Amino acid sequence: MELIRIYQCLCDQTRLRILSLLTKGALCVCHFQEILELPQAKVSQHLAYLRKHRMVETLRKGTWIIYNLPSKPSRELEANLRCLQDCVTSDKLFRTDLARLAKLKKSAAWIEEAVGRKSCC
Amino acid sequence: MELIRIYQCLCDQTRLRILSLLTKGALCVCHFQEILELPQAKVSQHLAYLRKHRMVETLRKGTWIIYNLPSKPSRELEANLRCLQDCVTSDKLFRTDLARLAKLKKSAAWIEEAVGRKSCC
DNA sequence: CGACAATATATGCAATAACGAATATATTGG
DNA sequence: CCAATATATTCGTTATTGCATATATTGTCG
Repeated sequence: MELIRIYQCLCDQTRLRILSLLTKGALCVCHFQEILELPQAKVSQHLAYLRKHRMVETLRKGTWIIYNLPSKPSRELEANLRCLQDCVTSDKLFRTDLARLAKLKKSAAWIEEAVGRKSCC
Repeated sequence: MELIRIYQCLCDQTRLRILSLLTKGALCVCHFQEILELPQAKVSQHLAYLRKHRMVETLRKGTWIIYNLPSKPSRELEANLRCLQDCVTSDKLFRTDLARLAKLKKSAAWIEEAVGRKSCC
């Protein structure tokens, strides 16, 4: 059942944080590492989980890999992502993540213009 | 985190079915057994899980126990239950459950008037 | 090609979850 | 008190998850 797969992806804190960030746009792995302050393997494992469950799509740009939400989300997924976006506002951890993301986006050249640059983060 | 607890409750098919039914109103255990066609222990175990995670409240009426959604749900819970109610419409299993529930409600005297009766189901 | 950077995967382990079968508890009616 | 009914809990098993550590893969640049 589609719905179960969605909730299974949502029921872990790290994955929730990742998905919350992705609702603001595409990100590459190093961004997650930087914002979440988690070990590389842990981030990568959860991204793999999300990929396996078709909750994210990937795109390679040279040596780094960009993650994004599905371009054609199911009705259920769309509804739940909207719900998630609404819910995360009440939790400090998510707010901190999003604040860090905003800062990152402002201070650094961003993905869209990053193609051709050497490093992502 | 409140949100995680919610999603952990939602990520199992049996629990989803139970919660979907509860969005239509209070039910007692035997109703779940009848509608879901699952073994007593399984239903009871999942109800215990939901209770432990404060996703349901219980009320004893004589020999049977009535389950309901929290009377004062958090913002997150409310949002997710609304989302769930929206999502279940696209799945056959949930629709069957809800149809059975409607039939049950029509054919039998119902909980509200059931106080004082001998049997619930 | 070789070194390096970014990312992914493998492995082992502890914790948790799901389930069926059996057993326990609580309430009611006689 | 006893039997019956409704529901909960316990136990043993198997599967899954989350994590850390270590290792592998892939692409870039010199």
